[in-house]
Amino acid sequence: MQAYNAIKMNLQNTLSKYVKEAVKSDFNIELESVEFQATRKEFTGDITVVIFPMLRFIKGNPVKIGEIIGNFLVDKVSDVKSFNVVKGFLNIEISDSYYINFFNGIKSNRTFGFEAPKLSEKAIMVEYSSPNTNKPLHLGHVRNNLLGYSVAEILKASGKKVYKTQIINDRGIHICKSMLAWKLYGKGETPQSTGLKGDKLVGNYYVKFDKEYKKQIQDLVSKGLSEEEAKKNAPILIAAQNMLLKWEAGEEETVGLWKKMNGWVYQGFDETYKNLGVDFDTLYYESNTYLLGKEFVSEGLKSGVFIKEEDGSVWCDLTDDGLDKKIVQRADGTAVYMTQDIGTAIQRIKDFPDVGGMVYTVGNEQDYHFQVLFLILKKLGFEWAKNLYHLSYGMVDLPSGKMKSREGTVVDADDLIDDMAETAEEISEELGKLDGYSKEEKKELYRIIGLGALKYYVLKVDPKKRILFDPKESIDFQGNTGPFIQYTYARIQSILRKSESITDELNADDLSLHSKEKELLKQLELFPEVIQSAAENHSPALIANYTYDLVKEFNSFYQNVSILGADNANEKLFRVQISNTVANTIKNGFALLGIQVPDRM
RNA sequence: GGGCUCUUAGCUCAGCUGGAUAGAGCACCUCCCUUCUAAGGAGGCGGUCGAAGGUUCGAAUCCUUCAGGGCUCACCA
Repeated sequence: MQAYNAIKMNLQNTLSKYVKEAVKSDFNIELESVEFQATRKEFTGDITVVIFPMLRFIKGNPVKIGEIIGNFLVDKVSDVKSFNVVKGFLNIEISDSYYINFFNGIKSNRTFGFEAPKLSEKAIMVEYSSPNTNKPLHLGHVRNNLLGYSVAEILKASGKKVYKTQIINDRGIHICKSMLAWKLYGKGETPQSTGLKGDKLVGNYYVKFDKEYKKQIQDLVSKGLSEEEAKKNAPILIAAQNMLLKWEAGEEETVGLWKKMNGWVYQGFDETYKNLGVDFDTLYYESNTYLLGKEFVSEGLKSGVFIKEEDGSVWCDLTDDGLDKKIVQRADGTAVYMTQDIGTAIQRIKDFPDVGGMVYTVGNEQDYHFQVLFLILKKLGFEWAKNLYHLSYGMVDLPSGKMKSREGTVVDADDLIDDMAETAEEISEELGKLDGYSKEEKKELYRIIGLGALKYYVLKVDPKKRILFDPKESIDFQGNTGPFIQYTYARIQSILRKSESITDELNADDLSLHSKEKELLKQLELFPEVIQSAAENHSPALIANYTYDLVKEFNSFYQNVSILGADNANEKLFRVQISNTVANTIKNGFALLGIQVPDRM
């Protein structure tokens, strides 16, 4: 990586320097900067200098100016082979030896593009998942988890130390609802007795509660109550509210049930996370952090950041910042969502003093909440508050509309993963290329492919855009998809199995680059920049689209250039080595998306 | 109503700090499996980049206004 950047930066810097020099000597003008861009494929050349911006300073014909600069560059820079000028574009052709040198610099570097962690820099904590403990994970969580995990990996690759974490929403009325329903109708059922995953079992009772609640509302309405009254007075709801009071009072039986049922849910979550391939370095529970939040509400009151109303509620006035007044503590002294989040943020920095910033992976319905949270933390005077980022993403909608977990109209994460593997199996069996694989090996492979399809599908789109997910049409395995890229990787592995050593030394003087090889090398050259850019923008989509472009480039190469049947041994070695490097880059790129690549498929 | 955000081919999406004739995939049509895996490749069809103004040598990209979709403005989380 370092080697690569040195070459690349040197070339661009060198060119920039000589362009400036050319302009100075011929026009006696000092240019501040030179604009470069990749040469479009329909023109010959590798890198293009845009002349137009110079016209502000230099009066004259852009073509002539381009020619003067071009001649100067050919003369002074050894890597510049030739040039041509089209309108205001100076297209520069770079020598093959530049590319071959570049390739020799990266071909044995298995982590090309990845930056080693810089010890001088502060760590980043990435939060994702934040589930409620009353229902299983669904498609919305899948997007959240994949995004958060991927961004964490990308940040790591860009040279940051990263902690992955989640906040578990383990308290509140919604938890009591499934607890109550289990108590009323559960007959002592457990995951063991039913064979259900713990989170599924608990989720069923959450749905059960809602059904019963609706029934009771109906009953009350038929007895003459208004709908509003009925909603407030349904016995089951009142029972749930009572349960919450008991929980907050620490009543033994309730807390015991809470612990038991949450335990079931955590086991279920762990299984789903494992299947999804995501992990965490540390966990936070809301039941543990809201008290610290309240502490800092008091601090904020002292320092004047917050104001107490007559009724005892505490507010933060953000109207000067163009926002509203926001409540941070209820009149009865209890914590609200904001209180907890303040506490959690502070707790994390206390626990991990090397953390200098945080990324919150949370849906875009909470954009405003995070705007407020970050501002409040700044007002409270925390240095790290300026390095907080809300990784906001769009909803995953179904054609039928929003997913509603209360009504059970969700795409369940576990089911989805299984379905994807099944589809992968169907397609794969049809193609029948896996003779000689054992049942277990095949099963694992279908899982990898199915997950690859799902993950790529979700990650290739810009996080902030909403996704419309049609379960019936499911996900494609052709075109711009995960399996397409995995397939290319598998094909390269096949080539490598059939070729001899790829570690031999190239005789570089003897090579001249095929245009397809050059395109591939150009694409490879971009990888480190793409990682940095993806890290800055918190966007796995950049990695996905880059990898796709690389694969398209390779497929075109593969189709047009004979690899194993090259003209001479040196040429063949070179092509095999390029293929190997492409495969490695695919693998590394996909690792950043949390997608595995199979050796055969 | 205020704030935020999205709108690019029939569908799903790319398009980096403004740059050359706006790109892929799916679908539809033509070709290419005796040759390294055809889940592939080559080509065709398909666009007033939501609309209108503005800035600029140059706008899908920046600014303004408007239209349509989404989210949000709770002593819910």
